[in-house]
Amino acid sequence: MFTIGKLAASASVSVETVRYYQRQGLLPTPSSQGAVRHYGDHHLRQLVFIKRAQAAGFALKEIKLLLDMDASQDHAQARQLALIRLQAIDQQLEQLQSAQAALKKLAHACEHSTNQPCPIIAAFIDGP
Amino acid sequence: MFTIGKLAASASVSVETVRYYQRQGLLPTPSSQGAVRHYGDHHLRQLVFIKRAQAAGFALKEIKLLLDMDASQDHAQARQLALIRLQAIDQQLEQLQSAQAALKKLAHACEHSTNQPCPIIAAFIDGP
DNA sequence: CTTGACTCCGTACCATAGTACAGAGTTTAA
DNA sequence: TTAAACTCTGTACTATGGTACGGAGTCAAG
Repeated sequence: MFTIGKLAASASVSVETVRYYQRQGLLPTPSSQGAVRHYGDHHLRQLVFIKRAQAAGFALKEIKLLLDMDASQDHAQARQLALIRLQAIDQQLEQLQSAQAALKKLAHACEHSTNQPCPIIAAFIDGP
Repeated sequence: MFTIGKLAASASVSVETVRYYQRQGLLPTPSSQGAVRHYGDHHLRQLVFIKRAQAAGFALKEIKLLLDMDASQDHAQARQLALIRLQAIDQQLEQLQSAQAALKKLAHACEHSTNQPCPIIAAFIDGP
């Protein structure tokens, strides 16, 4: 059993973040026996779940959906969300890779030229 | 010579976006000869520059720096910014790739299992 | 010469993901 | 037992990148 401070520390988030997730309906607020609320392993697991899903690029809204699907055992929907996320990741990867290639070329060109104007800035002005 | 509407259309952004960039100091506001301001090729090029730099992942603040560096011919600083951006891109690529791998495995597992609980959700709960 | 489209300017609002803080009450360790 | 540390609640504020809108003025075509 944790207090909110211990729970937050255990998941490496701030107390404010825990409260924020509660307000957003991502994390249940335990009913208080007395004045201070107490949290269990379930809360910690759910908080860690949120952080992991976030690392996979899910927005908090989507994570809420995933949690709801968990509650309703809705496999197919969860898989759908994952596939949509995968598509978005594919796109982001492509964009990042092309930006990376462009910037690498530019940084290299910049290094090996002393002439005005700067190749990095020129490239964005003139286009690829 | 464009009016703001033509300028915005030429760069495929909205008039509001142009005004926003002006407020942020990213795009100069031409002095008005009369009541309506007129824009030239320079403005269009700068607007397109902003969009290209943005596509390479630069934040508007960084783009403002790049523009200032352009004005002051500051090669070295521009190259520094590009290298920093490249590092960030490397990190983002790594994170995205690991999220992609994880999600792919999960979507596959989910497809080939009818058992409760959903592997996607379980994986985020149990950890990698 | 009027009607409709466009421009100007300021201000307010949106989503996202938190962060900060005030003021009261509560726990805990010395 | 008292002082520090923590918790509760509500509200306000942050950054980022815009979007929306009201009201007034202006420009161009019919």
